[in-house]
Amino acid sequence: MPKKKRSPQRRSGCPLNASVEVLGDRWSLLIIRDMMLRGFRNYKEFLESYEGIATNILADRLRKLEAHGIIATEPDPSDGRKLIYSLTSKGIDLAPVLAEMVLWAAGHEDTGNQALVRQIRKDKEQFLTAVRQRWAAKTT
Amino acid sequence: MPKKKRSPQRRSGCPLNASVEVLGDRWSLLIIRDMMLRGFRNYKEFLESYEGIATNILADRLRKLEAHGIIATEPDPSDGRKLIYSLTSKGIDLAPVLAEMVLWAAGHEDTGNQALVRQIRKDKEQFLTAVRQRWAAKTT
DNA sequence: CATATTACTTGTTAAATGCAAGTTAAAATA
DNA sequence: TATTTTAACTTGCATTTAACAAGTAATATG
Repeated sequence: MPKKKRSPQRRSGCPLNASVEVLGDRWSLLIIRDMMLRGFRNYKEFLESYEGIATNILADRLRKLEAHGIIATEPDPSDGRKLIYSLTSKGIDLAPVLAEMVLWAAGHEDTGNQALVRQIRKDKEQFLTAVRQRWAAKTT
Repeated sequence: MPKKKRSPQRRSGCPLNASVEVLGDRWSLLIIRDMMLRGFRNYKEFLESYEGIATNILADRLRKLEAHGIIATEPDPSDGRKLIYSLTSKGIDLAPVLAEMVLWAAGHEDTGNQALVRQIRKDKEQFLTAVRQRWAAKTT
């Protein structure tokens, strides 16, 4: 069962507010996207991602995401300089949120990556299953 | 058919990034929640909402949400001082995003409003239908 | 007419973000 | 083995955004 951390300085107990406090900034969800959909697993990959996050902001967001239990960190056994970042089950559970945000933007804003949009539209459940399986394969 | 505005200064064409650029801050989704779930329709109600938004930030977010076509503004015929804010169909289409964010936080964070969570869990589609109908009733 | 209400704006201060450069440890290369 | 590269950061500083407090203009109410 998932452990739920009590957060004393929450603005309110509303679950939407909790999500906003954890994810409501300009970078966190993009990092999660890169892990979930592109399989990124280390610092340099995130840094080079298209939107261009600054290195201090990336370090800060990775720290916060780990503190919230959304990602986990482990040393790379094949390279002592690298760390491997991975999504926890709490992080993988964000797949439906990402999926709905993608569908909303694809329907109302001018966006690209139609392949992804089509995949999600075709069958949402199947998309979620694919994400989970993809992740399970990587971590085993 | 919805009109899709071209945004020249987007960081990328990724639809998730588009959503993050429009909604990725600490207040926008809470304002939308207040309209969608609590039926708030004017400035003072938003201001008095539990999380305590500052008045200049509220004015700024309402302006931006309107510019993005998520909400609409009209004068209140019964009181010349008031404006009535309402969700557009683009705004109502955010219901699935909000629903998934509520479910995620309810499952992984320490939150309240279990009535809402139960309602969404019970039947997601029914929840969405209820939101849409509730809104249609108000605007007609 | 006096007071109150609504939807704001205008300072000012504090915090978050962005940019450039520097640091440390490990790995690859000459 | 000495030197160079690479990875994952940190540090310092400028800029942008958010928060807090106070004020204002246009109604409305008593």
